Parts: sequence; structure tokens; C-alpha cells
Amino acid sequence: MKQSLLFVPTLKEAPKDAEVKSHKLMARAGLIKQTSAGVYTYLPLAHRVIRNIETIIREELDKRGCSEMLMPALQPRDLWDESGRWDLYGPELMRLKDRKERDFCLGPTHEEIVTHAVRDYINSYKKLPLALYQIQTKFRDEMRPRFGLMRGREFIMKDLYTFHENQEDLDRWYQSMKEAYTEIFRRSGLETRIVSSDTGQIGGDEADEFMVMSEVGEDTISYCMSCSYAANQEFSGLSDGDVCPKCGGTIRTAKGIEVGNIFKLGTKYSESMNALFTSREGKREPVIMGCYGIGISRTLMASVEQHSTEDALVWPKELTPFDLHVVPVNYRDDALIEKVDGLVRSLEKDYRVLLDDRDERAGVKFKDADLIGVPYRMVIGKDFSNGKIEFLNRYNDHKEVLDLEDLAETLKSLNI
RNA sequence: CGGGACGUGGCGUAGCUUGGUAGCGCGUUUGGCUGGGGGCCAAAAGGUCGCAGGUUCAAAUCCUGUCGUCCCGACCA
Repeated sequence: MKQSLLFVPTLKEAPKDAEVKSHKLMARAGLIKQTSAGVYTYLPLAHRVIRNIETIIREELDKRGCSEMLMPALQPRDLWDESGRWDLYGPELMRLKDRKERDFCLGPTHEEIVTHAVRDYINSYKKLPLALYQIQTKFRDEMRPRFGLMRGREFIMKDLYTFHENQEDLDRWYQSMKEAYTEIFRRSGLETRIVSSDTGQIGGDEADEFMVMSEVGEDTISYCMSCSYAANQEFSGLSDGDVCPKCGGTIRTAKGIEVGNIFKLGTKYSESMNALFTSREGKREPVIMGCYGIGISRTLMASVEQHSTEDALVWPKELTPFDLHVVPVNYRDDALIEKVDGLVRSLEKDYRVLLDDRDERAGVKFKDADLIGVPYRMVIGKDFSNGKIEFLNRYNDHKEVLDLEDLAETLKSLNI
């Protein structure tokens, strides 16, 4: 891919609205462009990363028996009246009317819709379990959007809903999804911590959150220094120095960004919305539900926060928009261009390659490359005529001059 | 929603106190020089100073209102 065609509007200075590191960097690296408070355009580089996150999610969920579908963002009031949430949700719910003055909202979550979608079908235990998910834009009219993609009014989310005939089956799936999430975040290169949480407004009886530890996080986590105990402070009430309820160790607190959560919903929606099935005993019972979310745009932001400095970024292997960044210091004379293009073509057979084909000075290209954060940079300079290129590994900051003949071998050994 | 701050070419900003031709850096265009860490010289384009009203001979500047954006707090599957 030629950089000149990709639309990567890098900036020397961050817009003054950007306050936290990841937000500044995302704006400077040409990843996002703010449209209004808490609403962003994801530019091509960010979009590529988002697609990579989505791919990981799809693989891990599909592998465990979940099915992807797509539900409407535009949701009629009737369903929200059924669950009772039209009145309960408050101003965070984006409400609107159609031309016939009928009430709608833009979905902040999809319990109502998914329950409506399956309730006629799930009439027997034989149809259970079922696990349905979607990746979609969600809307919440937040009182205060914050820190770029951290808390938006419009954001990309994966939401999954499971349906079960009994508690044991829900427990089994909950555990399986917990493992899926652990794997999803591991593959995304994010260090997360699982913390117990309150089940909040949505109702239910057990919940865990996946937290990326970070200074800019909005949640405070209480965790034990001696055992694995960790809980959202909102829920645990434990503060710095308190005694761990599990092992008696010392509690510490830290800030975290919630990138995912899993909930045992129970029968809150199936009861109110009449999603009943006939059990093995021949009784009509409300189906037992679980719901599981991942904030995809927030995960993107958390990744940048975790993998960046003030003016450079290094994408984790599975998220990176490209594998190799080829940076010819000189991309002017025809013979050279042809040679570089040939190299890129051969590399593109095995790798996703970004070629900085712009007629810019070396310094400009290098600064942009640092911002863009492709893990491996190949500089094509004076020694190219002697069959040599400079290879930078951003993961360990190791720079070396390579013979072109050794390039394939080197790349192979990096396991890109 | 309470508190605070800020709206001036694409980005960052000066000017506002004390009203009088809107300036600078970066970016953009053209030409030349350059060519391994955001270059240099020259020329040029680009701005309803958020919007509305008011005061005044005259408003980016003063007054009123309004909209927007950010930060702190409260809030949050």
C-alpha cells in the first residue's frame, strides 16, 4: 500500500482539545478525527487496527460456538417499554422520533432487541444453549464524553448474549467466555486484569470486568498484593491498606480502563419480555441469559495508551495496520523507484507492506513512521545500490544493516 | 447537571486590559537550492476573528445572549 494513497493526516502538533497521551497521539498519527464531542471518524489506519481487533474477537468467539449477527441501532420504544427501561434509562438514552412521531432510541445496548429476536424461536430446551453476538456502533448520550475514545457518545462495541436452560449451563458458558476474553486481550497485546464488579443497572447476579491498568482509567481497582483478589472499588469498597477479605493480605488500589465485561444476567429480560421455553420437566420457564461486552474503540485507545510514548507508538503484532514500513529516503529517480517497487511487490506476497512513496525529506518520513508505529521499519538509503537496507525492530529498538539476500530469512525468523 | 477554561486560515497561537488596515510558526501552492531525523531562500494563496444582538463614527477587542469544545466533579451494562 502506498502511503500517499492511504490518507494518513499526521500532525506536528496535537489539537488543543486532546489532553491524554493516547488522544494526542491518535490525533497526531492520523488515526482519528473528532467530529463532535465524543464522536470520532476512524481514519484508515485506525480502521485497519479496528478490523484486526474484530478479527481476533470473531475467531475466539466463533471457535467457542458463538454466532455473529447484526441488530438494528434504531430501536422502537415498544421493546424498551416491555423491559421497562424506556423510563428507567434516563437522558443517556439517545431518543428520537420518526416522521409519524413514533418514539425510537439509538441502541446503547441490545438486550431488548436480542430477546425479541430469539424469543419466538427458543420455545424448548432443545433449542438451547444459544450464543449470539454482533459488532456494532452503540450510542450513549454521556454527560461527559472524555479522553478521546475512552468515553464516547458513539462507540464500537462487540456485544454477545447467551441463552440457557439452567444456571449450570450459564456458568459453563460464562467460564468459556471468560477464557475467550482472556485470549482476545492476550492476542491484542493488552495486559488486562480481571476484576469482580457490581452488576449495576442492567441487573443480574455475577459480573467481571476486564481492566487495562492505566493512570487515565476511570475505574479504581482494589487488588490484593498477596493473592489473586481484585475488584472494582465501587463494588468492593476496599481502599489502600485495607485487609484482603480472601487471604488477609494488603489491599492496594490502581486505576483501570474497562475494556470488557461479562455478566450473568439471569432472567431479568426473559421474564419481562416473555422469552419462555419448555423445560425437560415440561414446565414453562424464562430462559437464563448472559451478556458480554467488549468496547472495541476503547480497546484501540487503551492499546495506544499502553504502547506509546509522547511521540511514538508501536503496535502489538496482531493489531498493527501493517507488518512492514518501507521508507525510501529517496523516492525520486525512476530507476530507483522501479527497484523499490519491485522489492515491495515481492514483500507483499507474504506481508502487509506500507511504502512511504512520498517525496518528503528523510526527517519527515522518520517522524511520521515513529507516529504510525508499524513494528518493523526498512529504510532504503544509499546502500541500497549495494544490496543493503537498514532494518529497525521497534519492539526491541534493535537496528541493523541487512543484505537484501538475508532479508527473507530475517523476516521469517521474526515470525511476523 | 454544578465548577473552571477556551473558541482568531488545515494545526498551534499573538492581538483583547487601553476599540482604529488581523499578525506569527507549522502546513499548502509556485520557483530555486537541498536531500538520513519535522531543511533554506524567494514569491503566493488561504480568515464571515463560533453565532446573534447591542454600544460606538468605528468592535477580534467593550456589553448581553446563545452555541460549541475541553478539564475537574457528580454519573455510568
